[in-house]
Amino acid sequence: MQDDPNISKRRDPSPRRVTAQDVAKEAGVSRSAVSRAFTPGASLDAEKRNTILAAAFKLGYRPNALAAGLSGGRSHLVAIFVGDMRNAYDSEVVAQLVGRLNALGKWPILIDGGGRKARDALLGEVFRYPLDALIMRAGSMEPLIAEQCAKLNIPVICSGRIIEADQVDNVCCRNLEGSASAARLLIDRGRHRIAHIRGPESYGASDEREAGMRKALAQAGLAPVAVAQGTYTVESGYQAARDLFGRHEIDALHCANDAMAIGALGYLRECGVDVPGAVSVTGFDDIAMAAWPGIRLTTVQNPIGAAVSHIVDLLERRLSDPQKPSEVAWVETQLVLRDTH
Amino acid sequence: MQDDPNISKRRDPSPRRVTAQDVAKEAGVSRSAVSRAFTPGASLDAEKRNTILAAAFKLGYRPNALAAGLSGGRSHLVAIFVGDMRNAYDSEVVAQLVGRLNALGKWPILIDGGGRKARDALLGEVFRYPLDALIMRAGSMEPLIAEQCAKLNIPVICSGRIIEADQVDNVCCRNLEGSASAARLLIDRGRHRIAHIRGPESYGASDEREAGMRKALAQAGLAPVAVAQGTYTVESGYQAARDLFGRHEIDALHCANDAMAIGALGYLRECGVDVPGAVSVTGFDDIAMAAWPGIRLTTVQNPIGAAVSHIVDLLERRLSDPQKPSEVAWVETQLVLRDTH
DNA sequence: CCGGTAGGTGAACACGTGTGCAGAGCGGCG
DNA sequence: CGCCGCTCTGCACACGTGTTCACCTACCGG
Repeated sequence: MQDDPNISKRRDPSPRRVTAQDVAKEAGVSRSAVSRAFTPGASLDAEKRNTILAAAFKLGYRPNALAAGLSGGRSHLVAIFVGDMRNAYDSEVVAQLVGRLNALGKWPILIDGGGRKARDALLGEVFRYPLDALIMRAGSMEPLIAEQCAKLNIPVICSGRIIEADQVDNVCCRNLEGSASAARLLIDRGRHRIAHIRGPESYGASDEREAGMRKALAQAGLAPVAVAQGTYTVESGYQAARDLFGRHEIDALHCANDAMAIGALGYLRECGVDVPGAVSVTGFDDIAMAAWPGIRLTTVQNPIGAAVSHIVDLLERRLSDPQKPSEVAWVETQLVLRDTH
Repeated sequence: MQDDPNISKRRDPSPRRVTAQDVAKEAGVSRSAVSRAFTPGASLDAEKRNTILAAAFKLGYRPNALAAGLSGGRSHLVAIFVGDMRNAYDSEVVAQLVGRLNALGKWPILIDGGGRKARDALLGEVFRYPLDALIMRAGSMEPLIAEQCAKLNIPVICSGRIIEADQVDNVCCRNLEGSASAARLLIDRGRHRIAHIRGPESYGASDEREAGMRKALAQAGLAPVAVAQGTYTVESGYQAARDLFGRHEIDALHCANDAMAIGALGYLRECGVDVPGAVSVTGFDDIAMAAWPGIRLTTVQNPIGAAVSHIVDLLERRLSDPQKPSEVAWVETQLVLRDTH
């Protein structure tokens, strides 16, 4: 009587994962039957299925998703590439996106593009996984990545910048119109000496938001008193406000995002400037902090829920029909009136 | 002469991914050679390796990580389970963790435990992937999950709550000492009517932070004037402050996290209360917003960088020695003095 | 010149799953 | 009874990789 090889393996320091074969042996059926027991549409005797499921539960078996994804099926892995996770807006998008993808049975692999140098290497590595799709939160991202995805046959959904290419769908916010509506609000409040803090040049949204503001001013026969440039961070908004108010007479300030507006607001409060009595301040995005007591920023809502819904919708449609033509889903903005205008 | 089956496949609506076999044919070598060309230690003629790499680049080939992970090797997938991504502290932890894991060649799969009902189902599904590890940001998470991981032989690294089990390492903050130091600061400033906003009961940290505060007060012969309960959100801090200050005479308020402190601060400023002249406010965590101009919250730093470093360190050590005994890495707090004490 | 060694190379296998295919059993109908 | 069709089931293959094993060549020392 020989030793059962299973026993010796049981003593292995790193025990194998339970496989369908193990369940088959436990339940006294073929391995195929086990596979079918976990496949909804398969034809299998009901009683046998119950026996198998019981054995599987007892052993703690779960079908190996890697092996399943290997042959034919999808991997259900979706990469989310985000420019900078420290950005509050991007962070909220990711938070919502993760929840929605989870509910859809997709598993988001997160990649932080913060360190620019490692970016290409990172993507090269993650492309070793057969991803169902890549979701790009693209501020300053080059279309080169989309090109690489096309070569690998990975659909791309891009938000924050429009990339025109096959298998690339886009979600984009009405930056120009949104910014214009904020500027018109300031003009309606009787402001005439309006300044702007814009974002860095590498972001397409920066240009659009500045253009929208200039357009609305021009329609009222005005021009911005001054335009400073920030980096979409609170600190940069603080600095830019100090520069602007030190050198110009200003009665209203429109910022390209909420973070910079909050920074500017902080500076003005430190100086004892009455907001909105003496100076109006508006932002863009409507991040969660804009509604906080003590801030209550009047801003242009760039609705995250809508953007995420569009992304998920485009993803589903693209997966069900990989050959469908590219689309651009627009996200409409809306003024949110709080206490700073 | 028959049709080349490859040509008909080329016309397939969803073209296959490029495989090592394709590269082998292109370079005129065996498939094994291709595999070796991508394996650092393998013995392969240098010239041949170059030929293969060139062919691989031309075809856009990347080794399929799923197939590689299937046989023996690690999958390099790490799940991050986070209680609630909308929480600013958790969100910052995730942001830093993602960057560190990426640099390590690990790919974080994010799971948002926000919706409590779907939680178990979610985990059941993600465990179909042979994860290298599970990182749990556990506020109110049951140890049941760790048990499940043990069954599947997946190491767990838990932060925010200590779980004693094999293959589970913990990272934990000195909640009691940190909270006590904040309370002592308030006492040193001459405050005697001190209140507290604590977190929900399901979080272990809530109890520890309240206990630390009570202990420091007791050592000075004091007791809290009142203790309210919030949910770690800004809004709940605002509400709790309104309740407390409506019913009690209070000259200092210590909150179990920064978000609630910011909410309370907002309420006090709305009421025109002088902070820190009439009332001192302290928080816990030192999230990014605590340093924002216009907030400048005095708080107990719960250093995210240190926690993340511990997590990554424990992960690496656990992977290199799966049998090593469990550990608890402690994160030390530090008072950050700003403008609200 | 011969044996030994070292390094290069291809065939074959393992990994764990889903599924096509063919066969088996069985009930219904002519 | 014979045939058809339906459901259930097991075998075998495909998926793409890393790795082991045996084999071959070239080189070097004796």
